[in-house]
Amino acid sequence: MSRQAKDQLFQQIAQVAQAIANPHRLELLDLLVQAPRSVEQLALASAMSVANASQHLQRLKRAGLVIGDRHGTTIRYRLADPAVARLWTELRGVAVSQLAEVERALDQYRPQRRQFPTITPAALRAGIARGDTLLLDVRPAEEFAAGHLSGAISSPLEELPARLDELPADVLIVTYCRGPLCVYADEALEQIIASGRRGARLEEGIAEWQLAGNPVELLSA
Amino acid sequence: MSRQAKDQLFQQIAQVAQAIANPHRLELLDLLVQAPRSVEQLALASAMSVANASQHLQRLKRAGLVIGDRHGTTIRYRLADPAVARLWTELRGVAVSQLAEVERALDQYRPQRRQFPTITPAALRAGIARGDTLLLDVRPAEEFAAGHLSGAISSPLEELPARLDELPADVLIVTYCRGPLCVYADEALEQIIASGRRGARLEEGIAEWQLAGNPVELLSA
DNA sequence: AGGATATTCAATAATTCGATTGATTACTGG
DNA sequence: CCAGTAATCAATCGAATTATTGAATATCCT
Repeated sequence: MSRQAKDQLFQQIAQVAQAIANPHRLELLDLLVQAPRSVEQLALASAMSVANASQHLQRLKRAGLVIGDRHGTTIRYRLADPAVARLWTELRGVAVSQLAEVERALDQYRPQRRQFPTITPAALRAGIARGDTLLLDVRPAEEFAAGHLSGAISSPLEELPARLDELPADVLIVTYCRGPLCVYADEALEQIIASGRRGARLEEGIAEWQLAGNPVELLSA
Repeated sequence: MSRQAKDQLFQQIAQVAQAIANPHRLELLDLLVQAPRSVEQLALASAMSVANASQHLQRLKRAGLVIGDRHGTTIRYRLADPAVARLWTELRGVAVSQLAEVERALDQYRPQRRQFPTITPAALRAGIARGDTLLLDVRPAEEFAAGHLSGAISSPLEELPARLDELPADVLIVTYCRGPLCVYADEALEQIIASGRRGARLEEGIAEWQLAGNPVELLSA
């Protein structure tokens, strides 16, 4: 029979799985979901040496998960397809829901995640429609520019202290960032609540938001 | 910073990815998507030794992807969660769409896949509603019993030659099986078309069908 | 053209993975 | 309680993966 052909088929698919079966490469993908970046930026953000990051990126490229475009002297890596973001989101979802150890690791990484109120996408949309809710994107400005939730205002975490006074006091301020594995929104929320305002966190990042069929905007608002 | 906690988090998630980063384990998952099975059945269906299949199953179990229930002397493995089927489907989709090598391997394994007409879920539903389309599930009877497309009739590939005469000649006969990596529906279609009937293949299996929000039935019809 | 910068390549050593074999454990049925 | 079957465990060896280091390319800018 064609056991040979079958083995080869599964072998090929497994190579894609092997490409994502490494913590560093997952972190690279997690960054690239937010915005394209150069090798150096990626290495810095993920605390890897440039050579190491480069090799991992090439592994991802060979598996068809990312694409590198040359822009002058730098190479800008980006996801090869939105399906890659879905794959990463699905993998993370399975890991978080099926393994208690991941929950524990997440508690370690986001110690405040159970202290602050969260809000669902549906409740958020309703609040924005009513006009009594403000949606803050606290990621770095480049990531906001590369795509953000429709209706969000950019306020990178570093600039938030300076802008805190400008925020209205009579609305619910919802923060979001890269997604459930990101601490930015928690840290922003801490400042917002400390300032006496009402706040909540949206767990979803841009990938999860889009996956659920919600609108996304490009460029700055 | 909490680079340590972050590393641990990605490390944990990568372990789930490592669990699916092996061709044999992918084949086991592909089988389990269709129906629960014993270790021996899985070993037989995937051409592995029992000891080897057992070890791979335990790896999947440790990653929270499958669950083994004891039924007397045998242990019946099943998917831990429908999200696992989604993860496998998403991985396969990325592999097929991003890597030309996978396309070629698929052509090797399903040489007839471009020769026969295919049908979309939407067209299939319309045809069934009109009453001029018959949907045949050509998988083994146990898999049909564990869950099948709503409205399908079971006719395992082995029994099809004997039943071919009973099939009506004036309707479109649509075959489906485990999904895009399965040859059963192709082989059934070959017989059906050779008998002078009109036929088409549905590429979707039960997992893809369900993922698209379509109804599924349990037990036999 | 030539220096500077970003990225990749090549080689190495430590670790992990995977198939096989034979022994062991868990349960059923008599 | 004992024989028989299903599944797992343990130990082994060969193969694959990974981080690190230093060298090699490719492109830009003057």
